[in-house]
Amino acid sequence: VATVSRVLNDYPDVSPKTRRRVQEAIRTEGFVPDRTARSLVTGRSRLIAVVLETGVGHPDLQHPFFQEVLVGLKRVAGPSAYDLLLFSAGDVGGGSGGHGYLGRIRHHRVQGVVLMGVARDDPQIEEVARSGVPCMAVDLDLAGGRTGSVMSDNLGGAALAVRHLHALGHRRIAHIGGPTATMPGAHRLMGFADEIRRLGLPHRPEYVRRGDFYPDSGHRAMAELLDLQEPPTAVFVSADLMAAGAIQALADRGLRAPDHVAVVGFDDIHIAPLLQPALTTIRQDMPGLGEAAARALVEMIADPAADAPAITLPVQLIVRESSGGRKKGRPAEGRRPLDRV
Amino acid sequence: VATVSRVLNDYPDVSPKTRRRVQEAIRTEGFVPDRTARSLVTGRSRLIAVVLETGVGHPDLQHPFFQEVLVGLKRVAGPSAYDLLLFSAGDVGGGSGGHGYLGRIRHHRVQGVVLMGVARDDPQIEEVARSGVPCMAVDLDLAGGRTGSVMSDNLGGAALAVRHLHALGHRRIAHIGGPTATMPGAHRLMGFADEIRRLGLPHRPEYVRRGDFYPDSGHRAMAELLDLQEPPTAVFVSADLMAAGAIQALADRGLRAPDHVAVVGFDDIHIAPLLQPALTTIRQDMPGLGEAAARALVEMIADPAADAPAITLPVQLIVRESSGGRKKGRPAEGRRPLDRV
DNA sequence: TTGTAAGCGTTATCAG
DNA sequence: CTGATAACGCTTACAA
Repeated sequence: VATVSRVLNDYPDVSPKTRRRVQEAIRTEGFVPDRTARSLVTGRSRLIAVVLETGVGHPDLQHPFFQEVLVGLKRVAGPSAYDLLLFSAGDVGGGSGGHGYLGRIRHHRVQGVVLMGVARDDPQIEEVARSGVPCMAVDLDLAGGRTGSVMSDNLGGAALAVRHLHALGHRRIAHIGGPTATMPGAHRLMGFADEIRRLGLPHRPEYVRRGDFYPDSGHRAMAELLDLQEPPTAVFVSADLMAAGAIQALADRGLRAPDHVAVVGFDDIHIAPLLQPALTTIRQDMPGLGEAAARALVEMIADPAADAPAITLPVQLIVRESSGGRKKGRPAEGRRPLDRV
Repeated sequence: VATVSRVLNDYPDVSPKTRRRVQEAIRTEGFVPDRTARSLVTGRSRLIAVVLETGVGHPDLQHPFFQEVLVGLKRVAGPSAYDLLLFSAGDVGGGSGGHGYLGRIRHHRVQGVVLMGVARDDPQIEEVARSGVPCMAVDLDLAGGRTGSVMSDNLGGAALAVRHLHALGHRRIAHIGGPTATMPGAHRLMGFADEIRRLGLPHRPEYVRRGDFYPDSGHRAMAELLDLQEPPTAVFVSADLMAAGAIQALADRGLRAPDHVAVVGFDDIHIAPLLQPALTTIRQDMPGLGEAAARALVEMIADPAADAPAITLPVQLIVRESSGGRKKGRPAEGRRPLDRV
């Protein structure tokens, strides 16, 4: 039994002959080592937990962003021999262990944690971040010895969007933002405001609206902007989904982007090029965020001395039709190739 | 130690006084029971595995459908005290246990498995389906003692779409389908063909195109249809994402749904009402599929005698603009409320 | 190079 | 009702 273990773990001190015999036996018997027993003795579970609130009021997994990040996580975790443990909502009393996130993390002997779609001041999350278990927060500026973060260059992206609109001649530029309680919401607003100032444009509070990253809020916000005495000629919207809602609000009044109001989104979700008009947006590398988070975790797990990185990924302006920055009718370009998946 | 275990598992044979003392100690010590040790002895892991190929050639998690199903799974698994184990791609040698899916299932002592986005003739999947571990396949007609399935009424949905178009006066109705190797692809095509026949319309092979459920293929297929000598006046598209591509193909030629070609999709993904024109579609209850699968698994796990159900969920025609079945300009209706999440 | 034996943290089976 | 004690299937000294 000890020898089998040695073969399984590729220890050197096994004679080639025995090794073969053991491997043969494993094959014919269809033996599968039991992770449960193994991790009981080693303390390692090869599990990375993904904490992601899904539920009423937190429809986060619903947002394409999280889905894409998950793809990236999976892509890196697998080859590193980790599996992903998706925690169901934290509030559920019956949840595994009947505890909060930290309890469940210990319960499963989780070795690394990805935090997303959660509030940064949630006491449960703070507890996890301080627990000493390697953590990577996505779009959340948690920090600490073993807690790092990944996010896109939201400030830079917002500036990019504003400069693009400014370069096209717009001077009345508005912003539809996300919740300022979230990092992306706050940073994109900040980037917008900074760039407006830098360009010497007046600060107009009525040009700043707040949504929730989902379509309906974009629709509402755009309607409010259109109702202003002096509506903006361009809008930087903090998420493509909200931009889609905003464009719909225009259509409701018989208006159209970019002819009446130029629109720039953020994310570059898959359907962005399929909207009418095709959406100009700031592309962030969503799977890349997931990959970076997973890589950082794998590294932190391997090296207990490694401290947690704070990673910022670059973004990119993708010019399509909704901003008026490109002529209509070359729809093939700017469409993301499918095999990118 | 035995008494603590009894308290933890709510055994009756503990004096109230001792019980309180133990609970108090658990609290002050911050004790968390170790699942690993527990499942070593009980054989139960409280883990449901989700097998979902994500990778080049299988960009499935990428499709909104799977994301929504996952939401449903999470919603039911959590309260039943199960956590979800997301398997990373199967081909990876380094994966947990270094084995195929079944190996990893045993490795983690997984108690139930959700199969989706996989090929039904994948030998690995067949192995899992025959293993005796409770399985539920989503959109896959696997069956067997412990293997059941959930899917939407794809046949009925397709018929619904065709009847809707027929009722609007269309006689030249085409179909852009998904891969016939997939259950939804095959059934929606079948439903289409059957209904065409039932209505006494001629069978025109050139009116049946095949895509891959993603936008580009819809775009290509629509372009081909438009190039026909006698193009169709209406198209039933097997997925909203493809329908979005198809609508784009129309726009490329200065055409528009429903004026030139009426379009009906399938799925009712979140952005369906935000497309221009808002997409008429067959709504399937995607989170509902996940919930049903999870519920079935929980039940099968609890009762070893229970056999696996084959569940079909109803679908619903959602009339918006792209089919011409409704007047434009009432955009508020047909939009899915956000709190449905 | 191989086998033996002591845990890992639970639950389940016994006596007390 | 409660406390020992033997598994559970593995890894890891330590002996042989």
